[in-house]
Formats: sequence, C-alpha cells, structure tokens
Amino acid sequence: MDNKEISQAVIGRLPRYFRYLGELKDEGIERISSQELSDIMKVTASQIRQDFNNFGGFGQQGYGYKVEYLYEEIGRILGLEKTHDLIIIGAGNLGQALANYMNFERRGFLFRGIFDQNPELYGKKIRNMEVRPMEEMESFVKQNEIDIAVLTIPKAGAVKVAERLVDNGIKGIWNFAHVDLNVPKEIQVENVHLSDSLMKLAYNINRYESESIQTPGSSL
Amino acid sequence: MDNKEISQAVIGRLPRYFRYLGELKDEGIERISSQELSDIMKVTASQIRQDFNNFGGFGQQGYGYKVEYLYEEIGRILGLEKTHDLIIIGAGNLGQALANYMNFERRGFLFRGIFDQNPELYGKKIRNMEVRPMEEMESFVKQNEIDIAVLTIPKAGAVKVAERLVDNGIKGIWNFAHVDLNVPKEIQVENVHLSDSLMKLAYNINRYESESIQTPGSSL
DNA sequence: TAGATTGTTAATCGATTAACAATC
DNA sequence: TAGATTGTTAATCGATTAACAATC
Repeated sequence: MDNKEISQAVIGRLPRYFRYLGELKDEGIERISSQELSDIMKVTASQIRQDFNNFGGFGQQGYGYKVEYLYEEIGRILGLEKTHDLIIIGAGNLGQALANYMNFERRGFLFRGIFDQNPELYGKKIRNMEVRPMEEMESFVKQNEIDIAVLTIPKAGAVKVAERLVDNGIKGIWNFAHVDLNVPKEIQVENVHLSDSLMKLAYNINRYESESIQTPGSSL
Repeated sequence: MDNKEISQAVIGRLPRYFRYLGELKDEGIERISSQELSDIMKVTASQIRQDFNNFGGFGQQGYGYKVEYLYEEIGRILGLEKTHDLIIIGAGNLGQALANYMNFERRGFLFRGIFDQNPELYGKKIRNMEVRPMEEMESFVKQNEIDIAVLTIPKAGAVKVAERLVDNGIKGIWNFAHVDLNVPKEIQVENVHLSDSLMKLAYNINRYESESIQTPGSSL
C-alpha cells in the first residue's frame, strides 16, 4: 500500500526480528520495549524503532510493542501468509539437502518438484518427489505456476537455465550457483554464494591473527 | 601489515572480484582498467579503485591493472595461500552436501572430520571420512589443530556446541544453525541463515508484484 | 610528448544514532 | 497525573560516487 521504497538493509533485518519475536512469543512474553529488544538482539533501540516505523507504527507510547502482534505484522510484511510454490533444479547433494529441509514448508514454501540432467537420477525419490529430467522443467513451471526456482547446479549451466526459467514465468530465483545470473530486473534473485561466505570467514580469521600479533604493546 | 581497519562492506566484495578476475585470467586477458571491470561487474569504476586502494596500489596509471597480479593479490588478501583445517558438525543432508563439495579444497579449506550425535551414523563414510561421535569433537579439534568448524546442526544444540568449540581453540565458525551464537569477539563467525535468505526473496517477490499492480498509470 | 588511467581528495548520498516532543 | 516509551526529526557517521591531479 505504502509507496516509499524500503531499503534492502532494512529488509535484510526483518527475518532476524521475526525470529526473535517468535521466540519471545513462544516463551509467553506479551510485551517488549525497543530497549529490551535492543539488549537481547544487540542492535540499537533507535534502529529498531526506525526499522518498524518504515511500515507504520506498531507500538504504543509508554507501553512498548505487543510481541504477538508485532510478530504477525512482520510475518505479513515478509509475505509469509502467502504460499510460494518452488522447484529445485539440480538433485545433487545440496539440492537434496534443501528438498529435505522441512522448515521451509512451515513458512509457506512448498516444494513441488526437483529436476536434474543426469538420467541415472530420474525417478529417484527425494522426500516425496521423483527426480524429473530437465526437459520437463519449462512445462512443469507453467502448468504448476511455480514462483520460485532454487538453482543448485554447477555454474556452467546456470545462466542458461535461469533464462529458460524466466521465459516460463518464474518470479524469483534462489541462486546457489557460483555465478551472477543475468535476468530482467523484475525477476528477483537472491544469491547464496557459499564459497564467498567461506572466504570472508577466512579473511576475518587471518586478519584477527595478524592484528593480535602486531598490536604495539602486545609483544612478549 | 597495514593497520587501518577495512570495512566489512569492502571485504564482502573481495570474493566477487576474485571470481571475475579468475575468469578473466582463464580467458587469457592480461590487463583490465577499472572502467572495463566496471562494465562487466556492474559496479562503479570509482568503487573498484577505492576498494583496491584500501590495500595499496595494485594498478599503474595510464595502463590499468594486470589481471593475473591483481588476482593473486586479492587471493593473498583473502588468505587463500594459507590452508585451513575444518570439521563439520552435523552429518545430516546439509553437512554431507558441504563435505562432498570439492571446490572448497581447491581454495585451501581442508575437510578433516565430520561429527554427529546419532549413533546410527557412526562410521558411515562421507567422502573419505567416517562420521565420529560428538564426544570426540573436543580432543579431535585440539589434536588436529582445527581452525574452522562448520555448524550444520539444529539450533537447539548449536549454542552449546559453539562454546565447546571455542574452549578447544577454534578460530572461526561457519554457522548454518538458525540461531545467533554467543562467542567471544575474537572468534570469527560467519552466518549462513538460509531461511532468512529465502524470506528476503519472498519479500522482494511480493513487493514487486504489489508495486506493479498499484503503480499509478499502470491501471487498466 | 600526449593520452590514458590510476590514486586520492572532495562531494554526495544513505544509513545509523541521538534527541526529544508527542502521547499512551 | 506522572512516568514510560514510542514516533519522528535532527545530527552524525560511514560508504559511495565524482572529480581531478599525479604519473605511467
């Protein structure tokens, strides 16, 4: 409804709020102030209030926020009351791992099919789905109105597969292939580049080590 | 050597530079200007130059950057010439998928062991390693001087396991458990919260849809 | 040398934090 | 009402982009 664009920095924090509020709710806590939430989550109270106020006022002056209400509102903002139909492209280890991860279903992400180009895998049961040949991907996406494709194939084929998905009406791609996809800007892409993440960890480990060796005054 | 702190925003971009430069090198391209790289990577030339200059001058005025040299320098910054010994905690689908992912080894991340608390999995071969019981984790970390632990266990146990790892000298944790770990600040943590990532994708899909419906003038 | 392109300073933009008036 | 805490404006900080002098 609201028309001002929300920054991706804010969006990126919403799932974490959602998680903490869910936990507070499960603990039976009814109200919380931005300051209390700040202490728990280790972010400033100011940021919490700013973030929430991007979407309108969820709190009440002098009282704070109602945990359950806030939890539901953030879920609604994230679109979790809607369901999404998704397919997995690539039935390797990672594709199978994601297919078997039940928690996504809980949030409305419904696993509808899994595809691979390796004939040896055709018909293999993963969760309750049989692996289908890649050739069936296009028609399947159309007929089942698939929203989201999860790309867990090697990077060599990923760019082309993404184009085929786009041509058949996919709305979003969750991309685990180690390559940047080239799709129209109305198609949403969320990249999970695992090796990039691991390299970042390595950098931070190395940096900390060399820092603590060389800090003046820390010697001997 | 240098003492100014590099921002995580910059560090986060290094693996992507590294990837593109590796591809350019493989294509046999010897030199590149920040403007050319800008066109390929879709980031500003200014940002590229600023980023590189955090680490000293890698280029040459009037010429540009030598691809191979730049590639190697970034690899060095990321610490990829060193090796890291890692273990995986949790031999479920995701743990096995990561264990089988060969590409990490290529970058010096050496898979040394995998642990689980489920006795049915003990001794099961994953890649070339047998699944070990959780009880052996501490001694294994110490004896083999493990740097990095990959946490692919449910969130319930993750916080405690992380503490045990820290007590035994781990330097970094690659955390796939859907919980924030509570470790001393000298321990590096890199979180991969898959469901957060998927929620972000869902938000962006929904947002785009409602926007294109409501944009003034697009009505029919 | 002239042309190209870096390295670096300055300007802008956006995100975070601080402050406080509004109000429950 | 008085106290608490939000919603929101203003101040600050940091990151990105633009501009240009240095120099290959």
